[in-house]
Order: sequence, then C-alpha cells, then structure tokens
Amino acid sequence: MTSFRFTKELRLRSQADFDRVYAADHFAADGVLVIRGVANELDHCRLGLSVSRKVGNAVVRNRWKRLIREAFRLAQHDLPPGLDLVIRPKAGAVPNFDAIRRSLPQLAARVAKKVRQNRN
RNA sequence: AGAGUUGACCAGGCAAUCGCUGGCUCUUUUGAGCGAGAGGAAAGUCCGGGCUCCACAGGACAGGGUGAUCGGUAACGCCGACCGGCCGCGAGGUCCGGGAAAGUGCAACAGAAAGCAAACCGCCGCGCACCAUUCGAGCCCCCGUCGUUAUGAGUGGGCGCGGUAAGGGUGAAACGGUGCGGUAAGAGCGCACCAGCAGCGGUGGCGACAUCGUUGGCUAGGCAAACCCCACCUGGAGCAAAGCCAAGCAGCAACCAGAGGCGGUCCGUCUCGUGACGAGUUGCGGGUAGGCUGCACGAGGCGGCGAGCAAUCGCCGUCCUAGAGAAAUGAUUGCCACCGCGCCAGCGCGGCACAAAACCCGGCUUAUCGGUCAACUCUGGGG
RNA sequence: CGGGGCGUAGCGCAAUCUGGCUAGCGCGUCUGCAUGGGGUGCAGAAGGUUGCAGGUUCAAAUCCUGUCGCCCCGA
Repeated sequence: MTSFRFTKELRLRSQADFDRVYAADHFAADGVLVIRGVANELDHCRLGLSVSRKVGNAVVRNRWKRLIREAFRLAQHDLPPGLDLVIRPKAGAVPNFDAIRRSLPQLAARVAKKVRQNRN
C-alpha cells in the first residue's frame, strides 16, 4: 500500500537548502503557482514554501501554505523523483485547492525537464 | 404595535475517510493505540504588571507621564459609583474636567480701541469771535470815533480746552442685564429685581459638591491639546531576556596613578593602590547557527454561598484545558441548522463575517456576517 | 521585540517647527496665437475632502488623540 504521509523528511528545513534552489534558478510558473527546483541526491521530492507578507494577512498566508502542502502530499508519488521544490503563490492569485492540484504536477514536470537539460 | 437606549452572550452543529503538531502507553527499526490541539478580538502594539538580567547609599534638578471626587486593583492613562459642564422629551450619551483675581506670550482681517483700559464718530459744558444767517441801535460813566458791511445777542458750522461712555459701527470676542431716579450730558453715581464673583457662617455628604443665610465689591474676558505654575507617579533593557550542556575558533588595538566607574546633569559616593601583568571596559577581527531549561498551575476556568449600589473581594467545591521553530487544525464527502434567489412548494442553486497564539496576564483601541436574551425609555391604540 | 521616518494637484516637492496671509513652485494636461503639419516659442486656463475620523481653538495642512497605508534601521 502506498503511503501518503507527509513527514519532516519531505520538507526543506534550512537556509542552505533554500539557497541551493535559488542558486540553480530553474523555475516554472502559471496563473496560480511559481515553482523553483533543483536536483537532490534522494529518491523523493522535498517541499519548501515561500509565502511573503504581500500575499495577504496571516489567515490568507496559512491558507496558501496548507493547500500547497495538501496538494504536495497527495501528488508526491506522481512527481518526478529527486527534486527540491520551492513553491510560492503567483502574485494576485486567490487560493483554490483544485487549481493548485492541477497546476503542481505540470509545473514540476517542466522544472524537471529544465534540470535535466541543464545537467546535460 | 412602532421607535429607541444600555448591557450580557453565541461565533454553525453531528459524523466518515486521508493527513498534521505536542503528550501518555505499547513496540523498542518501521510504527500502533488513547486523549488533546487558536480568538473575542489571538490583531494593532497604545498603556499597566509579573518574570529575567544590568545598575543602584542618599539628595536636588532636569526629562517623561497623569490630572474633579471617592473607591476597586498587582498596577494602570483601565474599571465602578458619584459631582460638574454640554446634548437629548426620556431611558441615556458625551467632555475628561487642576490653575488665566502668579508671571511671560498669542489673537489674522475688520475696527477708534484686542486688554491693567483708552476715546474715532457722537453727546454735554466753557472759551475764541474765523464763516454763514436772523434780530435791529447801541456800551458802567465821560469825551471822541464809528453808523446798517458797525456793535451786541441768538442759531448753525469751525477751532481750542475739558467732561462722558448712554448711543453708532467692526469682530469669534469690546469690562454685567432691565427699569426708575439722577445729571450740563452721562455713568453702579444711587435704588429695586435678575445673572454672576469673593469672604464668613449654617445644613446635607467620607469627599468633589449642593443648598440656605449674611457681608463686601459692583464685574474680575479667551487660549495652558502656547511656555508655564501646582499636585502625584516615574531606573534601563527585554524570553532573540536569562541560565546550563556540547561543538568550534585566532587573536589584535586603545584605556589604567590621580585615574576610572556610577541612569541625563550636579552635589556626592564607590573601586583600585603607586606600576606592570592580569582582570575589566571599548573598538576591530575570528568561530558557532546544535540541544536542554525558561515554557504553561495561572492576579487560572466553572459552579455555589456571602459582603458591596457597583467595579470587585472573601470562603467552599470542582477541573487541568494549545504550546511550534521553514513553524501544527487542512482536504474530500454526507445529514441537519441559518440567510438570499428561483420555481413545479419541497426541491435546486448560491452564501455563511472579522480574523489565527509564539513568555504570561490585566486593560484600551480597531475589524466583524448574522443571531439570542435581559432591563429600561418615548409615542399611539385597547382593557 | 525595539526604534525612526513619510502620506499635500497626474508626478516630484514647498508651506507644518512658530495656527490666520489666495495652500505655492517645477514638470505634465487643456485652450488660443504663430507653422502647410509637428516640435520649440508666446499668452491664458483648469486641476486639492492637505490619507481617514474625532477633538482643542474665533480659526487647523499646521496642535492633540485614535486609525489606515508605505518605507527604513537594530537585535
């Protein structure tokens, strides 16, 4: 049976991890999310969130983070493996769970393609 | 029935599945089970306190804050009651409300004048005899002269001196109001009533204050959210405080004998003890970015009884109820509430606020869909 | 957590400390003249709830209180 648990091993938790992602500078975006990614040495993906104060007040920011985490949890086995992803909301977008679930795998695939091209 | 005032409270509910963060138990690698898991404002960070570290003999002055009275409180700039001004028919609301008969200062424009009073126009008296006009024969006496363009008198204007503040007009504001007397004209100049002030006394109240009597003087302007005066309060920093453990690195310079430290300043006080090291302080540089404590039993919640108008307090019983560090409550459904719209009248669709702890607590302020309850007021109708 | 600053015309700034004077200046905008047309030039005009709400005062952009938004600094 496949596990959909979401533990601390699946998250980016240090400033160094975030710096690695920003230094690689592979990103993809649509009307809902902006994703940056870089390859890690693991067999699964890890998630980092960046939701600034300009997105809204504390309730809106928490809403975004929870919806993105939930989408990542449910989609974790459908994503290209071995990526560290930093996700932030697109400026002006409103938090909607269905839109995030559709957007996340597509953008992750595009980031994975860019990472492979850059490696070659 | 309608219109309103004030206060208290709720913040959709019950389940299912997949997940998240602490706690306990089991397993002792994965994990499993049980139970807990945001608010009335958690917000803004505007006040106050607890707690921790630093400083501290004491005093004075600065600086900052508060401002009727009495009470509540750990404390407050908060709360309650009460007093006063203003608003409302009323229930109530609101102002916070010390001092301008200590001093300095400010008031554009207009106006004579903007502050201890003064006097532009005006009114009144006296003087001059310059102008106009009316009357028409003269003067204390004598002599002379003048003769209707003289002289004198009256009226009006003018000039000078003085009295006055009733009236005029300006302004946000002009030194009580009305009436009678009084006067050359006037004026608290005198009197009566009213408004208002100060002193003294009585009564009620802990008090602010209210009220009554009496005496005095007739009026004392506004702004202190201008400086200021008075009374009271007031060390600094903040949980990234602070303490412990582990890991790791590299030190350098300046200051030190009459000098240094001591809240913003001063009085004063403290430390060191004859010259260098160390310590210390300051500055520059280097290393670390891990863990634990602080950290949730507290001015605590709920219920009852009692004291008090109330804020609040006392006693008894009972309960333990979030605690992270890339940061925990979400997703998908079902049923039932509430609101709106549509129609085939019980179905469909849509909506369901403001907003999320980060050391803790007491307040204040601000945001907020909708709903419940209580007390009271006014108006209309009926009995 | 602590501290500081700023909101005035479409834009950039004065006047705020010390309350009163027509809320002013530059760029921009509009109209007219000159040109075949445009730029330039000349002449003239419009444009402001002084972020918002209360209060003090005769009078508030200015003083006081609350509130909203933005920016910066330190730990």
